[in-house]
Amino acid sequence: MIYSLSTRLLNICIASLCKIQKLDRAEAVIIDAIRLGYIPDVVTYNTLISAYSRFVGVDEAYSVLHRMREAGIKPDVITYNSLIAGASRNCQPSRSLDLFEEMHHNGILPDTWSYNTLMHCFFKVGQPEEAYKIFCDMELRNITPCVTTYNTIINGLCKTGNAIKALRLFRDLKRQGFAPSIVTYNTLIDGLCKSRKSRLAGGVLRELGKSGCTRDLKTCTTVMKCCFRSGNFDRGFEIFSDMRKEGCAFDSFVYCTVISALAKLGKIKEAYERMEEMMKDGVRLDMVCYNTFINVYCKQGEMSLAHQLLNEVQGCGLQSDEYTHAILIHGFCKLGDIDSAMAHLERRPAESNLVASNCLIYGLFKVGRADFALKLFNELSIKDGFTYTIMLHGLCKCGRYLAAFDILMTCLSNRVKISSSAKRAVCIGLRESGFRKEERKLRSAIRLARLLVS
DNA sequence: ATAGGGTTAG
Repeated sequence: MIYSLSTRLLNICIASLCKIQKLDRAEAVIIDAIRLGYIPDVVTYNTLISAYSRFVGVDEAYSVLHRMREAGIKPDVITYNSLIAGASRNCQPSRSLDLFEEMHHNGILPDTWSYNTLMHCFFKVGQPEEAYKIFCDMELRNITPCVTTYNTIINGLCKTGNAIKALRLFRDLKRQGFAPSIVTYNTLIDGLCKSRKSRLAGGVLRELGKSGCTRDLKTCTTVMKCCFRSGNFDRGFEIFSDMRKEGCAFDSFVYCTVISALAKLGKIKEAYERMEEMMKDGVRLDMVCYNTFINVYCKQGEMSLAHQLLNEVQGCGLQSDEYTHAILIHGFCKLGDIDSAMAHLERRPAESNLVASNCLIYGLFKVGRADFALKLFNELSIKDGFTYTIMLHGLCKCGRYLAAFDILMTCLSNRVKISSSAKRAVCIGLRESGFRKEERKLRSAIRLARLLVS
């Protein structure tokens, strides 16, 4: 009784240290506690292993497993599930599978959680077939799937570009008596919105209203974001103010969604107000928040404020990411300060940041350095619809309509998505400079592409 | 111990 009480105390202490990410300290406490006669148990170590795998890395978490064994405590299914979750977070499916094997080897049977996590990992790295195999294995071994299992599959399908299949699965499951949770609805609505199936998403949203589930903050964020994405800004802001009326406590997701929308519309003053409000609410700022703020400053052309914030980020132990750099480079390009943009890009490999490269191409055209833009374009090993759209606009701007024509024809035959304004610019340019034959060819190619796509 | 929402380029 005394032992179990002290173990529980120890576990509470370890859990709080893990929560504030003082992991070295937590382990030191365990060692001291043992010396003082406390007896750690599997929960003590599982807490630590879970925290290491979440905040540090799987290797570090795995080394705790060794020390756990040395202390005479046997790992259980939760120990391994934490490690598998860590490997999954790092997109290491083979590592997850190894852990799965090792678990089997040690006589620990994987449970629903283990399988769910493993499936999630395969979806995350874009291997839905492998995830499906895991699901079959699960059935074979009589491990009963749960709501999370299906939510993982629905999410996985959405994230691998199969939102319609996800919806079909959802319908099938419901027919079989599956009770969706709010997570199921949120996942599906978000997936459909991102695949530009907002009408279907609206249908699922109405279905949620009729179900026994209650919508939550994530539902609202998802729907609001969906409105902004489809250009329905008024409706998006309306959802935000409705949430406020209902007395919702906003988190960083809500604020970042709204602030970005305001920044996109150039409503900088309102963006600042929301930023202030966010700070007043005491929302903890992560890298996404800082990126959102830096973007607001960049939109305003306040590059020194943007940089100041970047320095602040490094001061609080956060790591700037590819978003940060793309935002800053775009900021410089908008101002026509191509040198600063280049200098910034040089510190980061261009190949690994397609958005930044796209911005730079845009910036080069903007200052009239079309040949340099073409050189950069040709050097890119990966290009996307944005790259081509920016190129087309740039080439039209400096009157190189035939070059634009060639690129656009290639895009059409390769089904690369090009903005309609870029297509229009090329057609008009060709016509006005007398390239009638090319214009005709292009227009019929555009018509044909439209027919084939839909 | 697993699943869902937020940040960049035309």
